[in-house]
Amino acid sequence: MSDPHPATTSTSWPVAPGRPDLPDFERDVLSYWHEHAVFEASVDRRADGPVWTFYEGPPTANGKPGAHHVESRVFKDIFPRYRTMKGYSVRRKGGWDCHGLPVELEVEKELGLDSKADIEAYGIEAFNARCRESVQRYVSDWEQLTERIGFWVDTDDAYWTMDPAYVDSLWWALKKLWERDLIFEDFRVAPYCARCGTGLSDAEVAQGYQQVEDPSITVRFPLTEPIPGVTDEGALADRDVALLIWTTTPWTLSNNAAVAAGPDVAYELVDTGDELLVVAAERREAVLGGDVEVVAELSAQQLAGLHYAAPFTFTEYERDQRYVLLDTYVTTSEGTGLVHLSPGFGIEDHRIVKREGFDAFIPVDLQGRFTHGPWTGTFVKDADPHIITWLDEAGLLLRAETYEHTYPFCWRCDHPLLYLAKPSWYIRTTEKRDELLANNASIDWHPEHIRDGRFGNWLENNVDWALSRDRYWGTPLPFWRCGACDHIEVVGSRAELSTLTGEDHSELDPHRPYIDDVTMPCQACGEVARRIPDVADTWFDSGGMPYAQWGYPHTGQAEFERHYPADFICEAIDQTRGWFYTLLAESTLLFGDSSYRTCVCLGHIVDADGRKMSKSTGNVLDPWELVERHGADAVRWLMFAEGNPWVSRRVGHQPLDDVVRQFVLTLWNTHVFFTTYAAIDAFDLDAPAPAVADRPAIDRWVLAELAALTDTVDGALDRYDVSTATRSLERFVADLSNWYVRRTRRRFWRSATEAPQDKRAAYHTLHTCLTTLAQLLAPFTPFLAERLWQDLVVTPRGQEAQAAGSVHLTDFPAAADEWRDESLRAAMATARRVVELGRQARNDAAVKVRQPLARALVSVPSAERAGLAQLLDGIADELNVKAVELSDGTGELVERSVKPNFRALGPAFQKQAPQVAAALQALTPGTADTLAEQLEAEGHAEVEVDGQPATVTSEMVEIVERPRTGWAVASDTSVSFALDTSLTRELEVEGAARELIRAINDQRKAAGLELDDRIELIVAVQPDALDADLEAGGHFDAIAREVLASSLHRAPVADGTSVDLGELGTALIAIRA
RNA sequence: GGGCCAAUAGCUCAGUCCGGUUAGAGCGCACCCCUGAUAAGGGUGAGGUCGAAGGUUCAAGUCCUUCUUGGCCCA
Repeated sequence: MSDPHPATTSTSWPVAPGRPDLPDFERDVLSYWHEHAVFEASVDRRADGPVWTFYEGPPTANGKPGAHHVESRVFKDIFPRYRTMKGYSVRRKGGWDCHGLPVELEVEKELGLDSKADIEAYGIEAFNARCRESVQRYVSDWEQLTERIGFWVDTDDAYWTMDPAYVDSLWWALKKLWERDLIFEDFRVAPYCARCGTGLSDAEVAQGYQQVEDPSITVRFPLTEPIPGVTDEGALADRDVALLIWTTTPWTLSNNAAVAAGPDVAYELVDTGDELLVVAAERREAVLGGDVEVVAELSAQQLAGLHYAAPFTFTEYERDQRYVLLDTYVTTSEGTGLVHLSPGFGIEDHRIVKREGFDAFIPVDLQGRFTHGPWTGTFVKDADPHIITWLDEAGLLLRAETYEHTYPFCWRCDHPLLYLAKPSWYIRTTEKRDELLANNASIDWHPEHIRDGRFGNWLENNVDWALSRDRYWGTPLPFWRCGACDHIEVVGSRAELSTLTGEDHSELDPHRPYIDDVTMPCQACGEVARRIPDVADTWFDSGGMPYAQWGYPHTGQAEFERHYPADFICEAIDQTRGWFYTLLAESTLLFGDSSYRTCVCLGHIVDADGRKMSKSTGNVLDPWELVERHGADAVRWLMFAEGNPWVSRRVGHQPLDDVVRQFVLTLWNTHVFFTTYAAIDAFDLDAPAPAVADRPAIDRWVLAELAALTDTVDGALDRYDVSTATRSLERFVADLSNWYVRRTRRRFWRSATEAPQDKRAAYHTLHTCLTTLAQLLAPFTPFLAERLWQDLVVTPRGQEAQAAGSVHLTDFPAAADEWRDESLRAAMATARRVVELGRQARNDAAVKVRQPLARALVSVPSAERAGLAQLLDGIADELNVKAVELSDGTGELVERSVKPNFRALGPAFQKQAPQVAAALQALTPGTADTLAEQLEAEGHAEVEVDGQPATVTSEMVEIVERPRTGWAVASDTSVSFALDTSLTRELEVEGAARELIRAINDQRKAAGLELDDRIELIVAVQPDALDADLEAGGHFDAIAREVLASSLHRAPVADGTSVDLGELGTALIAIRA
């Protein structure tokens, strides 16, 4: 990497800038990767490793990538990077979803087309050419962002679903399914977008539900014959009777074919005073109110077969229909309990009508416009108000209201969908439902509940896959139908097409319109067979990528076998009904198993306030802006660290600033600290490192933490658990900076001759931490990790010295056994707690940390004493106390009490446990002391509970000590810190010296001096007594050493800065470079 | 109407699988301290009926039941 900040003080250690321009150095890293082909090298060096397969769920290249695409792409990146570092061979084949309505719509917009007629007038050939161009144009946007965010995927090797070879594969699959009788054509009612002119699959419909208000009308259907035994005689004989029908789609009344009643529903004949109406008993009140008289109770069977007058008769049915029939699908949860049946416009309607063998008359064309009646040419939903008026004028309308419910809209063009019967092609997935469920059970879902919850339920309710689309830019269905005998020939490749037609089509662009012109002689009768015009649901394309990306089986058989199934896929959670389903469906039907083993589902991206990002809210974030302002690593880290992958993530500038400040810069500053001193000292990386066991406790501690971190991150990534990994990394980086460096900086600062071995230990320890961190972070923040590795390994060692040229060419780190030390980790945790209490005690006593104090006393549970002993010096230093003593628990200075340990006490005493605990806590100090001694000596002791003796063991209680010194004390449940705050003249003078050092260093800093610049120091201290005491205590020498003063003059100075030394006096200081 | 998920400090989230007695972190706020790596760091404080109610248990944020609210998905 070209280093924009060349080293000035050392030839081998680069100087890292204190205020880095993160996006800028990321761009440097990108050029380095590019120049040295690091991505390719990372894959190549694992060529012989075990295969670990990732499938790229192809993004649809119909628009620019957004923030949510960055999310899925970084998750797709982290696990392959991790596996590669773990030694696996991970091929990163990219992919682009090229076909489909989204692309067509984009082009329609560009060209100002608004219907299929417009497209056909424009010409399918030209239209599809524009679709192809549009895809290529957007793919280039995608490629740029993909590279910038560090997603290592091979876009040169990407599969394109529009490639002829890809289409060939899909044809093979369709032929296989046809041969297995899993594809069929049927006349079914299906959701249909009249604007797009095509049916939609269940998965597509699911994406477009909206809350809307629709008309809700109740209509009279007058009976044309009396109800036997009720209105054919007696008082009611001359009255007109009407059935009451309720619908939210008035336009469907246009082809009413029958009325359904529920066989078990109770009906009533009701007299409103004006007329007789039939309605379900349960619905009477809701529909007609209380002001009516029930004149007869009717069973559904009594109604069955009665004929009525339908409101519209655009056609006369030849068969006998328009009468009441029975079906169990009728409920009384809403409406009137009498359901009007509209063949061709409702799924249930169609089923019943088909069962009865009725004629289906469909007065609507494929644009959703009436072809019959007064509203001919009007879109059916637009005709609703006119129909309602007409019904009213005809005296058929009982009531017209509105009804709020969810109604499906086209997920792409936002037009309301119609349910319409038309011939379509289906894949018989319902026949393989049990296999789908079984294969689903084998998938490792993240989160787990997807398997039995969302996805499992979806599979349970599986319906046949609506495969065909009446569109243009898609994989043409390779079905040729004979004009004479209707024989269907399914073609498995262009090669096969050549054979069947006797013409060479091996180089044919398999898209429309070219493929539409290819005819063949019927294999059954020899007449001309033509391709059906439909194209495939584009989800079939993406679901076929496991085989089609290789052109399997026509080409790429070895690659397919090597890379099937995927070990890992990852997409947003909405793909449960999209790609996750189509992948599973195709692999189940074709190969009998699931094409993926692990699936990570991602939540959606929301703005910083938790709102969905949408153009109308104006809160859409441009991913480029995020990356160029905060850096790709910050964006990546936010994605990984903010909650669990599957919960929605809040993204915005504020959270990204937080990531940079808290995580990136904290680590960066530690790195700057290391390289700065390494440069000053010309630290030699190859100088022998002291054995870990010989290093100071603080070094052994941080290495023990590093070992634990390494284990945690490795294990978490292995389980696809990024949030555990990021949490522990954040914690370690904070500990490294705020505790390790804080506690050890003097070891770097003091002169090299003073304690060379100790200094080397510090350098090696920090170097190990930073380089290991770089490796652990490589899958998460590949840029930062690379920069650290370059600065800490590649640049100092030089490329020639066998340093891996990139952190991404190293093995994922493993903790060295010699680093591990659990008891030291525990002891340090206690020590840090002690320090907290010490600060608290100082705070409470209002004694500044800069003021040295003579002594303090620490009490910890006896089990922790030994571990803490080695850390007392550090505690003393941190708290600026001359001597910190560890209470041995036996002296006069402590008072003991016992704290019950419920984890042991509970099981032993069960219901009595609370009483035992209370008895223990109530012990007087003297008794507690005796008990403690007894426990320590014998391991058990007796305590009186409700007059009865109870035996407690040392596991059941914790002995807590508190100092009784009269000093400033701070305690928590088990640790106490007592601070002797009495001051001597000596201590005060030393405090003044520290005050002076700080003030002088402030001056150095203000003067912009380098860390190792020498100065002349001029000091004048008042009164003379203080000056004399400072001199006598040797403090002036210490000050000079500390602030790198090559000379110190004690003289008044005119332009000096005044330093307030409190009651002791004042000083005037000045420095000269 | 059904399914799934969630509800913990002003905000964002850990902790819940595997129950253990002062419930944590970050951000924000107030006061104080520390600082020659740091855009930092530390201490204290305000701020929690761990959504509600029942239950199981010696012991419930954690397990069970019901409910409420919100989100996503289905119908």
